[in-house]
Amino acid sequence: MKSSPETASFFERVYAVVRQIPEGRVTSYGAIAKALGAARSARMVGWAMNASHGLDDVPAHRVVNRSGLLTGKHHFAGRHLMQQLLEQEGIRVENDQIVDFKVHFWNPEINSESIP
DNA sequence: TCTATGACTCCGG
DNA sequence: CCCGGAGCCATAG
Repeated sequence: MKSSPETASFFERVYAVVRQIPEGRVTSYGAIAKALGAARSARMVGWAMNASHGLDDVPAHRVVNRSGLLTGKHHFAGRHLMQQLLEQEGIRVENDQIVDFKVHFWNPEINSESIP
């Protein structure tokens, strides 16, 4: 049935936020965790992503660590699949790190798609 | 029920 | 400025 926020698992909450990430934008685990009200559960966000395999609606490649580093790229099928996906959306990645990360950063709390 | 894990983050030296 | 260690919390076994 339709899952209420209370019945929904922490993972589903994470998915809900990640799905809201606009194309060409990225965010960090901590920002998502904070948006969920669990700023200290950043690691859980990553864990949720690990379980998001198979969910095409969850662009896990748009989620990186606070430094803009593609820490989770190693979990993707291809070695550079995550980087390729980001580059396909117009995001430039160098050395597993997003260029102008703060510019492409998307705050789930603000939920704005405007680019500085 | 308890222990271990981890795609993070923060703080101190 | 760079590096290391501890804290944190939800899920799985």
